[in-house]
Amino acid sequence: MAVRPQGPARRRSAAATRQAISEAARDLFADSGFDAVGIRAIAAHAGVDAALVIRYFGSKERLFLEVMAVDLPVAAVMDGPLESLGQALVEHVLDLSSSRAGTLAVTSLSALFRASERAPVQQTLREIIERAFAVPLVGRLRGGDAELRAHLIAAQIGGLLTSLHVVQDPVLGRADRASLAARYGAAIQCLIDGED
Amino acid sequence: MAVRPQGPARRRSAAATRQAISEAARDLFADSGFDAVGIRAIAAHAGVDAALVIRYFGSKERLFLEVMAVDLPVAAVMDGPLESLGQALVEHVLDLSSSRAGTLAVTSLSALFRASERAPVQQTLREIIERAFAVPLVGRLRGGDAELRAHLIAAQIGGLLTSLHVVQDPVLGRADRASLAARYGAAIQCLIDGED
DNA sequence: ATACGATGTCATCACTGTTGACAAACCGGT
DNA sequence: ACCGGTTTGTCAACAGTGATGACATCGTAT
Repeated sequence: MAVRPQGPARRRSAAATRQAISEAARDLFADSGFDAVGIRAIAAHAGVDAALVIRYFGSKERLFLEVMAVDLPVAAVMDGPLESLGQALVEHVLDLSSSRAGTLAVTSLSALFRASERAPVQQTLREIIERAFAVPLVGRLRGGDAELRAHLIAAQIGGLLTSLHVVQDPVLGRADRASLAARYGAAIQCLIDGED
Repeated sequence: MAVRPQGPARRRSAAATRQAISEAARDLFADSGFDAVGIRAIAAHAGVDAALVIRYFGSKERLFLEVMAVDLPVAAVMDGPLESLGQALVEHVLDLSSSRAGTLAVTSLSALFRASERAPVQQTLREIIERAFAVPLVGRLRGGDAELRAHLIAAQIGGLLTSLHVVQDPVLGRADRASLAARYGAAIQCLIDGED
């Protein structure tokens, strides 16, 4: 977590400082959450005055939203074959932590989740669910209540994500990837298949 | 949300003030979460000096833990017949909000979830999962991976609870109780039945 | 060269959780 | 009834927070 080198005189570029703040905030928020990170810490890691953080982003909350609003990268697996989507989805979610982009998405989602007493954060989470689950699924699901089932699948994946990364359930942490994907994937498959 | 009447002279009873602080904290934390409630607000609602809050509970975090650590009241339904446990569990969870104790449990759990960047809060959540799901279920589930399946059921119920009360998914909010219980209950039933 | 807008710095505000020093009330022993 | 000690309550203060506004400095267009 490098601190921006601060020469004797300051170079001036709005875009550069904005980006420096953005990157520092992304790292710190993902590591420690919204409340544990102060704007002075963000400013220090960006090599910038604390007042600039507010000037460029309006408030700490808006900075948080702008920096943590990422999509859950599941679009690829959502287009796969329906009959094995449950297990594929769980495997994909389990593998998120092994890529850099996936880890960022997971930590961002955890941070968003924990900050969700704020209405704008709730709204952001709902939009993520809509884009990642409802949009790709409602057209594909056969049978009734497609929209409800898509959102229930989102709830179920959300439960897995929070158990793994928010609560950090040790039983889930110890379980091997195959059993986890088979068990939880079968449960999700129930919602995909519908059979009403 | 009544404020404790403060007479001209104060009567002295450690137990009474402790309880007043406890009740004020429970109400405020459940309403607004950990970070949004200050100890001065708690103290004011309890009719007490802010320093006493720290004196009696050590810190705001310990007060939060002591006050919000409630069990999810699902023991009764956990003893019901296994073959319809999935749906019964969902129905029970959906009905929580209609009882005073259930509402308190749900709001407390939400507050715990959102405060779960703190290690002691994580630990509390894990204990709640253990008592509410793992203990009653592992002995009853037939087939392999009983412990893993019990914790996955906990994850799934957690997903429903957070979608309903933390993210406040409007699709789930609009859905009628019967379809919700049927759909999500069937998915949980997959984990209960096992069939490996 | 001067003026202006963009960028950076600083002091300050009200608020937070927490602490320690002090005051007031109660209770037991003489 | 008085005293001493313990319990209970009060207050001021500290370092830290997010946020604001006044001021300084830079780059550049005229």
